[in-house]
Amino acid sequence: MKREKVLVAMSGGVDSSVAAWLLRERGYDCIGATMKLFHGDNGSCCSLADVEDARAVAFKLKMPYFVFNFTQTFETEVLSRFVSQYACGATPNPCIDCNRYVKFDRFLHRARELQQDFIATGHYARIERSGGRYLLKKATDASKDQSYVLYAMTQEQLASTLFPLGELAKIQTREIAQREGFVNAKKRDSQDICFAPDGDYAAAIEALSGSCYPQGNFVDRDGRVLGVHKGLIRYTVGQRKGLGISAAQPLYVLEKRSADNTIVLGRREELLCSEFDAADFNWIRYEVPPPVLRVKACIRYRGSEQWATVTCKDTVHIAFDEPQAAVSKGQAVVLYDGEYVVGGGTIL
RNA sequence: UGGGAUGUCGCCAAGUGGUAAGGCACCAGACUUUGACUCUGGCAUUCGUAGGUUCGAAUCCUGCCAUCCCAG
Repeated sequence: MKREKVLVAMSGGVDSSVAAWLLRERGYDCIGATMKLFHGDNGSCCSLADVEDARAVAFKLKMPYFVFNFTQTFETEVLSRFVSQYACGATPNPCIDCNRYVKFDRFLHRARELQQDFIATGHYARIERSGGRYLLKKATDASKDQSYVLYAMTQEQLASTLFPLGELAKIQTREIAQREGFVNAKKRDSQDICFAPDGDYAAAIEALSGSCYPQGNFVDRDGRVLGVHKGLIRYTVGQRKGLGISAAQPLYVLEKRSADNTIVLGRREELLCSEFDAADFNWIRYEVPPPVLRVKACIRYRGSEQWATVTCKDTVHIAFDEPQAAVSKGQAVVLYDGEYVVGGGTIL
């Protein structure tokens, strides 16, 4: 019987390395590949060191290994979106765009060109076939679940993707890497935006856009000036740290006003919001969503799910049972029905 | 220039003779493939300053300095 072929996305980290190992164990015919996403070597992914780690693991697993230069795609689909979203006062999630346009689009196309049957990544999530549809499901290890950042996957992408780590606990992943003697067994989990050295995303935006985002005023709800901010892009709704303003209560960013370059500050209670609209929705559970549905909604990565009533019209309207703090424009809202991702979209 | 008031951490602020609360801000760590939130820890050997009283003072006394208010 012909062995199925898989192109495994290997970042050089433990997760994708173990994913590759698992697939080989299961009898797949694997090729490993690292995506080079941006120039320079300062970020926290696809550096030369990462490429070497991935290459070492692929070699150990006797897999052919490639590096794909996706810098152009990453720039137009992730970096430019990231910059323009921030420029208009939103708070984008670049990881979601990267998954959507690079990992599960460009990378998948490359896999097809290479006559591969599937692609695989080290994400903690599960794909299940049910009722003629491919469903996205949370990982068994709830503490590592990454279904949130995968909500934009299409049926075609889900049909062609394998998540070997979906049933694994993170500890097991580490154990396998250790036991197999992978060079990255003890490598630290990635964090922060991969293309922003030291996590300084604002500096990255300025470097990418060549623009300067001017200072402006912090004001309260009544318009009284509270202080001076260092440029709109350096703040996000719900932010408390870094404002540098002393008050009786902690102050949070309530609103970013690009029109007059001011940032409205207020108390935590004032951040509460009980309903909002979302657009650019991707439905996984349904071909055509019902007009109204009761689900749990998650408005940030690793955030808590909250009961909500969702109404689908031109845009999708989400109304929480209980008001939630800091609903941020540009972030994703992902809807869950138990373990399953119903769909998701971008908060307006 | 008279009269009054006040000076405690970057900001606000407890403390009125017994050896510097707390909040905000800030810093560090944890958490985290986004931004955030959150959590934990740190943060005045010193109370405008110079003397004095006292076993002992931020707390009492005196001078000086600074700020604010009211008169003029």
